[in-house]
Amino acid sequence: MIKSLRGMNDILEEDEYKRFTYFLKVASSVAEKYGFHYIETPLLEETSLFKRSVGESSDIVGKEMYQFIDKGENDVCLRPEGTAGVVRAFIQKKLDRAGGTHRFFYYGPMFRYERPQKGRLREFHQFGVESFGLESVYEDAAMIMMVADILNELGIGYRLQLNSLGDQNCMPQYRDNLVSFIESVEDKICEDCKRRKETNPIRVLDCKNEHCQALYENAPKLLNALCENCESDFNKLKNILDANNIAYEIDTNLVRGLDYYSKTAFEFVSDNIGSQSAIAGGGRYDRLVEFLDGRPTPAVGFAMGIERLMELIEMPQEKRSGYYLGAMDDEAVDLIITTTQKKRKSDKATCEYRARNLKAHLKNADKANARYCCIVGSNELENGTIWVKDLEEKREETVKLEDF
RNA sequence: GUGGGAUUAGCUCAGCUGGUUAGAGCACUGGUUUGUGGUGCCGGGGGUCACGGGUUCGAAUCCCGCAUCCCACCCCA
Repeated sequence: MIKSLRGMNDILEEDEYKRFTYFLKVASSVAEKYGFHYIETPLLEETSLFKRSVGESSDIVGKEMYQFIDKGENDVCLRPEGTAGVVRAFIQKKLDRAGGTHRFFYYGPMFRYERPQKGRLREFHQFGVESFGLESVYEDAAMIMMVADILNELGIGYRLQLNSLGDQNCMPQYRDNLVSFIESVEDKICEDCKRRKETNPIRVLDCKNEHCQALYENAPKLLNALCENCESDFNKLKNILDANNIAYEIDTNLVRGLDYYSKTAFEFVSDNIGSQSAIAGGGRYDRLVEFLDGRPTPAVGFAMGIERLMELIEMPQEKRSGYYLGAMDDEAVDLIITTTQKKRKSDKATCEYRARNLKAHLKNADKANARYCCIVGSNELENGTIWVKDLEEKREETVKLEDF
């Protein structure tokens, strides 16, 4: 038997596809309310796109990409995340030169060659939005409120963690200070932290090792090192969230794993899905457009992991809907087929191809979750009528076929 | 990539220290004296016990390997 590849799942069970499509419906409609419109970009992109955006020091690019040389000798890879492709499209269409505000949302599969576990797949689905052209921190707040709206509508509880990563005025200096600090305690920290010092020094701050944590208590704090602009925007953001009743926790150790983030960084986490607890994450990336050869354009966005959210969604109660048609005599089957076909012009309608007794039809209609069970037996066939039972209200009537 | 656990019917699982044709519940399917479902009763189909080796008179059961899933690390959505 041929099986799907490791960490790549089918979404076909009733419980799964209903949650999946329901999520997309809710998330898309919220995004549209915020003025975003749909964008679709290719799953396959030039590898250098991700090297230059996500960053070569990140694990995503460093060891998790599905990368290969295609038949035209191009170095390509399956997208590991969604932002880079949208930014590429934005620049390619010269929207950076057009000016103004551009807001997009997308959803689709992402690929990372990781060891699968709960909430972590090799092919997984993200829903994300990207906003270009606004440096106002109000847009950052709108992003966060949009995620909150989606999660609230889906009945998903969350904690919001917030941080500011600074910009090119304050971050590099902070990073230098932090590296100096780490070097001062380097002989006492764990091997992972030594490695992090080289690749992504800020990551040492959320090391799980208690011994390291004790040492880092005296480490310089990023939030204390913000420049004036970053600090005032961060304060403004907190005020907006307060005013809109969005609860948050400041997490000075929150670091986004993708290199392109600056200033606002946020993560929505759930305590109910195991160790892969991040259900949405995002932030500002004001430098990314110019890193990818576009005109400097401020931007902010987020992405949500659909599989991680699926089991948390509170599905609305399903109501009976549509028609089930059945015949009790072989002679009536043809009539049932054409009647069903007519009904389908305006309603959901299914039918049974075999003549069955009434009890069997009612069972089938119930199983199909139909609202109406409609039967033609010998009596009805003779009189040109159809028997209709409302399974919800438990009412039944016999109507003329032309009035059905 | 590193450690630990699991893998028996479509699903959830039972199967004691190795011993005849491998079980249950749910699901599916058929019937149930006159045309009434979700909630009665009786029947039926469905498993090379993940896969490959080994030990043994005999393996779902013990040993080795491998794959996948799960948990943790790591990383992130």
